[in-house]
Amino acid sequence: MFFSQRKTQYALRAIYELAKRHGEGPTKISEIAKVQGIPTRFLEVILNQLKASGMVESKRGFYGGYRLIRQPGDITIGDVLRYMQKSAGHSACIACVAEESCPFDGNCVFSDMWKRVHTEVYKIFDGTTIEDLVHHGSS
Amino acid sequence: MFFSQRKTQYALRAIYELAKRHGEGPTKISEIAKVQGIPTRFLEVILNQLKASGMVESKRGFYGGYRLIRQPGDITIGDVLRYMQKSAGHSACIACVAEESCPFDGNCVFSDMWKRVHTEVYKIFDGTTIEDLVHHGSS
DNA sequence: TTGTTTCTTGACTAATACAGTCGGAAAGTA
DNA sequence: TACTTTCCGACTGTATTAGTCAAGAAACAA
Repeated sequence: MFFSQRKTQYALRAIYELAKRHGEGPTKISEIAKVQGIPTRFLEVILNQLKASGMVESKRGFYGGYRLIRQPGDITIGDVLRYMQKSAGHSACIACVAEESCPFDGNCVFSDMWKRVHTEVYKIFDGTTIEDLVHHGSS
Repeated sequence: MFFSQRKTQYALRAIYELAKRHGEGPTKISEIAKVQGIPTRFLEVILNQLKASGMVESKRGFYGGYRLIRQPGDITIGDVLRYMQKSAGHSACIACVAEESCPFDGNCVFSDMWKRVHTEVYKIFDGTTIEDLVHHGSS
């Protein structure tokens, strides 16, 4: 529905990790991977993909790594989820695989409820910034 | 997260179809399959599984089929989702695959938000009955 | 009784999406 | 130069899910 993919989960955690180090120099992929228990080669792929979102930038070489280019308080969970799900497919409705395959023919009885769920969920996701998470607890 | 499995989607639509015919005699699997565009053999499996939930009952023979044994107004979307997801695995958190694999060690920074999302979503699911859907539109 | 219709059951196969890997190239630092 | 890091695209493996099949049991009709 909204995520549940490893890739998205790792993306969230990686960005969280970058936010913790915001203001410092770039953080290496290997460092994030280690702290968050994410397979390094896989994280390479993910962070690289995130660059196009404008949330992070990278630098190669010895002092290279990744850093946030937006303020942690300006990046919401919703931003990250939306971006990661855009590449993956997301289901348009709870009862249909895709809009085109809806047997209810444009008058889907589930769609109202589905929209309400979507709205409520993104109200929370868009109302929570990465900074909120950083200031939440330890880890 | 909450579903997005075909099986669950089909289950919802099958139950909706039964609700539309509530009060009449049993409805055949093949009938539901046809109307809702669900593979017949697959729907057999799904409805059979639903029997154990106490929402539907079946009858064999010429005048056989399935029928609801609870009132449509008494069955919520949440009931169906919970039942179908129980057999499948559901992720415990947005950022972790499973509680045990949480790198935040019991102090997960995502978990508060995740719980709020879960609460809001099921508030809607549990507040919507199958009857609500039947009285919603045509199809 | 016999035949037909329908559900029942469990095992089976097929597809596919996703997680994760690998090798080597490019870029930055010293 | 030597070294470290990201970059890129192709690749593999695997687990899950979708969906099928065949034989059998119950219910009913004639």
